[in-house]
Amino acid sequence: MRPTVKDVAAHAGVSPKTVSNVMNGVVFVRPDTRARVEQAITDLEYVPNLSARGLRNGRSGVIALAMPDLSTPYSAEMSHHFVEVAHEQGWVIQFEETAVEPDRAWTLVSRARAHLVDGVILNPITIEDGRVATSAGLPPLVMIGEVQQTAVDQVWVDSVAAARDMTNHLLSLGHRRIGVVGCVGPGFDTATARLRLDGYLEALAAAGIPRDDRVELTCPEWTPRAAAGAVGRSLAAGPPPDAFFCFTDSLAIGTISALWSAGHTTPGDVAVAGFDDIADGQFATPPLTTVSFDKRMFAERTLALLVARMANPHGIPTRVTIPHTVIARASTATRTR
Amino acid sequence: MRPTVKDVAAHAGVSPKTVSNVMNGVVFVRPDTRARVEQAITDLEYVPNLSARGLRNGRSGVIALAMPDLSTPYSAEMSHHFVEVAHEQGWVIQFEETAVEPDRAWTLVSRARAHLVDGVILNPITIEDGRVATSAGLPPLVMIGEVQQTAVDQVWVDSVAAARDMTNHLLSLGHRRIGVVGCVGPGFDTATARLRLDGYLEALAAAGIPRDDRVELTCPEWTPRAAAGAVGRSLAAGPPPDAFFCFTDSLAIGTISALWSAGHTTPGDVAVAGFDDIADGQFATPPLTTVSFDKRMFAERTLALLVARMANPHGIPTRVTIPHTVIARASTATRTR
DNA sequence: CTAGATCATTACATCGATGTAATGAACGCG
DNA sequence: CGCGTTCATTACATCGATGTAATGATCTAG
Repeated sequence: MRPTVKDVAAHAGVSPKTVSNVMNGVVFVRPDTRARVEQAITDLEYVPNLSARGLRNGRSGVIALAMPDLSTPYSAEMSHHFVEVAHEQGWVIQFEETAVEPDRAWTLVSRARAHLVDGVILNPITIEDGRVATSAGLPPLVMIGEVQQTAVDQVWVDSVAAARDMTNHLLSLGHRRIGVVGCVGPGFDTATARLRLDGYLEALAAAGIPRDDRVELTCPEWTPRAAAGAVGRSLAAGPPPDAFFCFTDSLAIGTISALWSAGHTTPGDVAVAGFDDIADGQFATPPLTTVSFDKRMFAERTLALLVARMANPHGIPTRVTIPHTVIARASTATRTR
Repeated sequence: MRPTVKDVAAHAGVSPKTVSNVMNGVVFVRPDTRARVEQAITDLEYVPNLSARGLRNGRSGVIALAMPDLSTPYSAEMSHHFVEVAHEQGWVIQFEETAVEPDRAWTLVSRARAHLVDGVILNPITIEDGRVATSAGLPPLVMIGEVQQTAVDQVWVDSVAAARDMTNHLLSLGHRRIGVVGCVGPGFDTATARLRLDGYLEALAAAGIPRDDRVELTCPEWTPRAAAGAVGRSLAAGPPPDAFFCFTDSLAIGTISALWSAGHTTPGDVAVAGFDDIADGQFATPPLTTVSFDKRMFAERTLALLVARMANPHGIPTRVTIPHTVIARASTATRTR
């Protein structure tokens, strides 16, 4: 049987509460008593029962992280940083995926307290996921990514600005006919896709280039497979544009793959740029030009916001913007023809 | 304030225990009483407190998943399946990363019960991680991947056979000088790397090809970056072999990248094969030949083993082998020159 | 119409850690 | 030397759900 405070107390010749006092360090305990208790803890290999502690003080030390699909490189890298940063601060991350069922995000948040979690970090996909914020009685919650409303704490990268920057980068390399991959369409509608398209359109407008919706490719989901499908069909229908700005690196990988299959080289025939700066993008062939941001900082700021929210449930919601940069690699190059 | 069984009981005009009986369904409850209780639960939006339940019956419903590094595509895909399968069966997955600190795996397992987890799924990296099994008083534990000892339940893919199969595949395509990427070296020693090398050597021996350790490339870690570094140095030292068998797809991606940087084409100049069948491998340029296995099945079998272990802590340890297949894609092709 | 059996429901104790209020020991000062 | 104060330590109650044993209600049979 696993030892409890009681056993430790008996072993050290003190009361259970003194053991608790030693562990939590709020009340002063005489050095020799403290030493005896600590010795007993080591001797018995005592580990506190978090269920009991959680029941008593209403805290579990667990944070739920809800991502659409953990298997995508972007979610995986973000999750990695969340797990690390949380660990350093004594929190533990519990995982939930939201992409599988339409209402998963909603049920997760509303039932959060049942799952022993003190707070939730939610990466919404569909625009309607924003509604989670309208109901009262929520657990402490921080949303990451583009969210349409201001009732909840939020951490994001400025997608409009970043998409504008990337489009300008492609324009500066001499590309004129620039396609985008990952637009909203039937059955796929995300705030992120809309904002990135906005940024792209702003840059085109500023450069005096007319919009051409034949090169605005829709994808049912943000995966290499979907991008490869969309780009493949587009290539079958007509000549490729000078460049593709893909709304994520995963889409860019699928795009390069489709171009390669159709006999086009990158960046020679068609330049390709992504977004997110996933680790493998650097080792794609060719290495991906992308929008980068500090994912570690993203996780840190998010966790800080969540911890603040847990401490003060009624504080004013904050939006934190993480800075981004365009990283130029070999997948885009100066247009020579 | 959040409602408790007590509130529900009062609202339904019954005792707390009856509410509990309705929820757990072990004892018979009269239909009309049951209906009243269920109505009360809905009315009050009652959600049971898992801390209290966990304290009472010693179960939390949480399983810890310990992977070396969640940000790698392989870990991410595996984790995805674990989260999904667990969710379907009413379990929740809590994450831990073990690659960061040397002893993380060990402390995690020994302190598992403190973290409210009913069981642990551990993917050990270093060979010494096997020692976790030697100590008594462990939580229910299943190890995934290659483990050197038999005291613990285990799920794996037969790395020796798979590596032999892949090497034979490369031989059948006409390749003779076959390099491997991802071998153990100073500071990097995993059972997986050893077993895959064994399988490779067996196939070479069977084909009567002498071993050449100049093409056995060591990597400090299994990342594209490490592979690119190792392969880059190797290319600088001499002509490339006919093919590279990389011990993971991530290594293969780095290998292709390094070949590309050095001006070699794949599979034209050098064929490249991987292991794991990660999603992005299919969209690498060229698409990766790899060893594939059913990751969903892997997760299901692992969870089943863990659940059985939780029910019967003293049962005889089992080893489950998940079948594998070689998937031929464009990154390997018949040698013509 | 009542004793006895059946079965739904209840009161109470329990899981382990910790806040609260009370206890007791040690110390300083007149 | 004794009283008052400080401060470590203790006893007890509590968090919410649930197992146990007892209670009470309902029904059947004589």
